[in-house]
Amino acid sequence: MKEKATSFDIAYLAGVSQSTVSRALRNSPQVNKETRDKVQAIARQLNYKVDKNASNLRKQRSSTLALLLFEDPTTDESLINPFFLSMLGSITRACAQRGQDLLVSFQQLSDDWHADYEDTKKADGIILLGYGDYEDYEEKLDKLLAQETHFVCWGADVEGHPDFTIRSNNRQGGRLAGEHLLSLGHQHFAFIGNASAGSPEFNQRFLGFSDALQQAGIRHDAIAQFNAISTEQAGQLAVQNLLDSGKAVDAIFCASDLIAIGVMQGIQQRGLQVPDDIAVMGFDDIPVASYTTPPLSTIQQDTSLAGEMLVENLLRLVNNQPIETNQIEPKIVIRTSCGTASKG
Amino acid sequence: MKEKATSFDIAYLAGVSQSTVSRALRNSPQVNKETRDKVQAIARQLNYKVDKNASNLRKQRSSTLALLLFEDPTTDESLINPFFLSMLGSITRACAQRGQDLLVSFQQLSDDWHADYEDTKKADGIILLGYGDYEDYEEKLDKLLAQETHFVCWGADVEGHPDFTIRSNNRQGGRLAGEHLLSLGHQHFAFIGNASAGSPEFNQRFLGFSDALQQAGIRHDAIAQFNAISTEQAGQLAVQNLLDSGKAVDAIFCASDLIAIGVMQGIQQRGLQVPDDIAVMGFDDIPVASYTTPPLSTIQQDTSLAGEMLVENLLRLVNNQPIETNQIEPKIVIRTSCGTASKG
DNA sequence: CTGAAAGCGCTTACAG
DNA sequence: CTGAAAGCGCTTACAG
Repeated sequence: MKEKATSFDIAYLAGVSQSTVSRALRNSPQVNKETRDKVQAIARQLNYKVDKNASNLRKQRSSTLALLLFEDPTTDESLINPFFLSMLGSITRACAQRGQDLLVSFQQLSDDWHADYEDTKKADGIILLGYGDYEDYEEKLDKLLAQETHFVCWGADVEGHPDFTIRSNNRQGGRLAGEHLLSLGHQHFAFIGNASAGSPEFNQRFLGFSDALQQAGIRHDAIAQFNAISTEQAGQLAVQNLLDSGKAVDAIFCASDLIAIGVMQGIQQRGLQVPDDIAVMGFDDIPVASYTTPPLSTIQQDTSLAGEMLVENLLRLVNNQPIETNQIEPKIVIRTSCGTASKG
Repeated sequence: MKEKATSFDIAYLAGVSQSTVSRALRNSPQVNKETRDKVQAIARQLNYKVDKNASNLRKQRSSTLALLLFEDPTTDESLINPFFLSMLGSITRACAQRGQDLLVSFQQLSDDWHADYEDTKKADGIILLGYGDYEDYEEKLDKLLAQETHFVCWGADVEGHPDFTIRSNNRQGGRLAGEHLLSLGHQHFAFIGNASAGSPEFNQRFLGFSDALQQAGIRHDAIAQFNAISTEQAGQLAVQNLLDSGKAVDAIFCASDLIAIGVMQGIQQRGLQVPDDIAVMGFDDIPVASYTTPPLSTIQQDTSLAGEMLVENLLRLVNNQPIETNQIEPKIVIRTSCGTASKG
């Protein structure tokens, strides 16, 4: 096996033309079954593999998708958000199932992050994943749109956003959290996480949370809110501020599990108990969530479905087909961080 | 920007030949600076990007590396070992730094897992990552070797293994764990993790552990050993067996953090305390390790360095250069799961 | 320093 | 059902 075999080698051995080899290899129905079998047998024997560069060049298609993970530059670059990691797993699987290769790249928001994947013909489309500040990257999305790049983006359901955004029903997730906390008898609530236009996903979660509490007669401005990006450190800091503020709190809904983990640590450092003194609820259901002390009750985003949907929809875009669904429904996962029995 | 510009378009606009455009774009020193600047300016203006399929086809090089993550089929397929996830992060970064693209794929051991990446010219080389049973995939490695595929593999330092294996000094890591546990005054030791030829990495850790204990006069066969693959469940099960066995134990060294987490849970379920009743030590230092209760003391493998080394060495292989180093040194990370003060 | 030409290995009209 | 031919968009000897 010194030199790699080409379709011409097979043609020669099979006594047919190279065109026929090409057709036979792709199981074209217009080639005689006998010829086809013969060609395929020889190909197997030669351990022949189609040269993707050549076929992509000719077809002007790469059967490759690019995944761009961009992270908030403020986070420690060695630590990737576990939620995205799960996504990566499911995206990889979804691609494999559809015969697509997956090019992966991490980018800081500051970089020329669309990275020319489609321009260079390395990928047919791009999947964008990131928890950056929405306002920062909106402009980049517009640019991609202007360039007619095929892409989908995991993100928030902000208005004016076209089909390319796939997301959780964050507002509904927030509602679920609020209802659960309410059902457990908690009365004084806080939300920890950014709640601005720059973080529409977090904001939606906050709004949903507020929806639920409103049903119970709790006004939106009665909910203490402290900003935090999606890191443990930010959560820890925010809860310290909350505790220092002297506000009465017995239940905190955190915009992400990472925040929730920091919040629980912050609470425990003050000598308070979770959930006895303060209940803590997360969002995402990252793998760590079940290992914390106490195990974290949280709102699960089905990353497996999300990955499928991202890949599926991107492929539709690439093929000029309409997109069908672009939202997944969150589910509550009850562990013990919010308490179990009803409180007085 | 209807049609993508080609080098011919630029040539036309610049009034030079297409060959010159190609050279200018790659900063060839043999083209006049003026010409070069002019060509590059036009290229930028046209938002021109080299078609990778064409250039790869011509160069017979892809500037792409493939990462194959193969997992033990017995593990839950939705959960990827966090250690590998960290590796993935550092490999991605290392590739980006060297201008390489990264194709990612997860495979079950059962699949035709080398997946023809190099055969199809999609990648110049392959990085193999996995915690499968070594004996199962040894044959596949041999096949790759026979096909003269360029690849490196994160794995064990078993004898007869050529350069393509990059690994931690697992034995040294085991020693570190043993010395630490000894220094804390523990006396009755157990090792939880597979200790057979199929898991050479775990086995090396066990051996190193045993080395250290031997220094203190503890015989190898005085160490209780229970098998476990690298999952929480396996760890939990194994420690139950250990506890049921009635053997005296006050310190357990686990072959991986995942196992250690399960072990701590198993211990706590019996109403025993970590580290007061039994100290627990892990291996890997995955992100969760600092979140467990108590935070896990463990042996850290520098995934950042490991990723670098994997990429660097693969590139050397691709370019027929000799490999320099293929081992990283582990480091102990002391948290609280082994106790802090010396025991009576 | 620049250009004309060949060719990387395919796929796909076109013709039969 | 099959073949001859063109061409995808580059890079790189070769010649000047």
